[in-house]
Amino acid sequence: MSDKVFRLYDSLSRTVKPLVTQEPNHLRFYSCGPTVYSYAHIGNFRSFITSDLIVRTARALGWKVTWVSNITDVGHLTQDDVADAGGEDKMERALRSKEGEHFNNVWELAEYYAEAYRNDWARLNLTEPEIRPKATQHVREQILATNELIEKGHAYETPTGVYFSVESFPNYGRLSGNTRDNLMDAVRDVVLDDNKRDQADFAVWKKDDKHLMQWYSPFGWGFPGWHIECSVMARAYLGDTIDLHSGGEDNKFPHHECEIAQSEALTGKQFCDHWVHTRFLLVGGEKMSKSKGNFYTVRDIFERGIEPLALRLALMSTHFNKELNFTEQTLADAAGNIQRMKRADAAADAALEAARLGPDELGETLATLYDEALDAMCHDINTSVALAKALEGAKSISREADKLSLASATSAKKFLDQINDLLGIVRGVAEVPVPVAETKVDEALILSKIEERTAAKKAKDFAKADEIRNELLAMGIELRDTPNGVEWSAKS
RNA sequence: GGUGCCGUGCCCAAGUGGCCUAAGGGGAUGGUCUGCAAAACCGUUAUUCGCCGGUUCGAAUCCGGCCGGCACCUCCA
Repeated sequence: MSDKVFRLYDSLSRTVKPLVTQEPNHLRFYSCGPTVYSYAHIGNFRSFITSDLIVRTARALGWKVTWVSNITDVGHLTQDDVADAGGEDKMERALRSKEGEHFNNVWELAEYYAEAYRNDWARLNLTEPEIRPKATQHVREQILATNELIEKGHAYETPTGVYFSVESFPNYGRLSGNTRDNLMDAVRDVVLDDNKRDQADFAVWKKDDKHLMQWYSPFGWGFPGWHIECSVMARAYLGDTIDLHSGGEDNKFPHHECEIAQSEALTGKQFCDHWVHTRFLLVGGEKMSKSKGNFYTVRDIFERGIEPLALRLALMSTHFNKELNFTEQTLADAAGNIQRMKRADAAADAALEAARLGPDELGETLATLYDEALDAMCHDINTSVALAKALEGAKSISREADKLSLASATSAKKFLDQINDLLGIVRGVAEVPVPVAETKVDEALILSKIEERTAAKKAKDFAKADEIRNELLAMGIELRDTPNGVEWSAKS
């Protein structure tokens, strides 16, 4: 068990403070997952990777972690804002869209995108949460919670649904600054709904017997509000009070603000004392949005033949509480760094096999570097420094690549294993098939050309050798003469 | 109206008042290797941290003011 202190920026107190757990060395952690109405985009995963890194750091400290990350498959509305839970359900809208035509019903659509999400998750090498609950699996608890809120005087029924009374919860607005009064002053137009006692009140249950996903409740047919699902699932798996809660910055309001209000109104206890919100990702200096045409799903990037770990590294290259401007350069830099890590790993493997005699010349240096990397992670998930340490270690391994003793190689391997556990940037998990970029190369032709060139080189006909090399280059094939023979790869 | 973030070399980016004459990556540029390349590896690359004041023995780091950029409270993590 490490005696290091794990410090994390908390958006509730707006300070960096130690992450304390109720039960020593056991972190109870809830992070908001996606609404599965489409493929996850790279911004979604930046936020998930923050959670992943927190979990990895906690485990590296020897903590036990119970991580719950939900999947929202009902109730997340297109205009789930302060004025009212308005708009339509995202799942329903998705079914009506062009992509939605592939599905027989909204349930199939949800399952398809949930599966795609888990697949992206694995490729990006995120650790698996202990529990991945779905909102639709917990509707009964949501109904019970709704009832309980009414009984306790925190919610009331109207002809359109059940609403949470913001006035009944004085702490409302503590997280986001959007107190009831501030909301009233908001510049945004407020949609008036005469059914609500107060325009700041938000929906806990929506009455709707036309909805594609509906359940029977004491309030008739309908479906649960978006916020109540997380209140209920966090409580079901982690108890009344949890240690840490995370999500994207847009979750802060209204989602998390409402979640706190509901949970604390239900239990009378503090819901969560430590909140982490990952800031948005910009693409080309602008907010990523479908309308601007700079919107990328994780799959879009993979389909270009980009190494998934490179995307992972690119997404974790900047602190979570700072916007990340995602560019081609970010991705290219990350890809280069992943190569460095992999080269060091390959060098260590080779040296392990060669089993050369000699002292361990790396052990001490690498142990220090790992310790510094872990320190960096404990200092508010400082990925930049942790990565720098990882690369420094990789460098010192690669530097001696061909001379590493068995003892050094063993130390090198240990370091790379530790770094991989902490940052997940050395080896991907089980090879998830990745779509190959459309190189469509004629391998036989290339090999014969290479052979031809090798013969020319042997005959010292370098002009011809160079000619063949240029010919291949024009085809997009790059050659490298290495001690182990000629290597080739598609030029990126 | 509310809530936050950021301005550090050509680019990305760390920096927890003194070990900062400021990590790390990219690029550029020398070199080793190579028939030449490529790749790899080894060097070099900010007396300076948006601007102006202040606190301090000492500030990129704290305080105040100014200038500039951005985000959330719409779709969206």
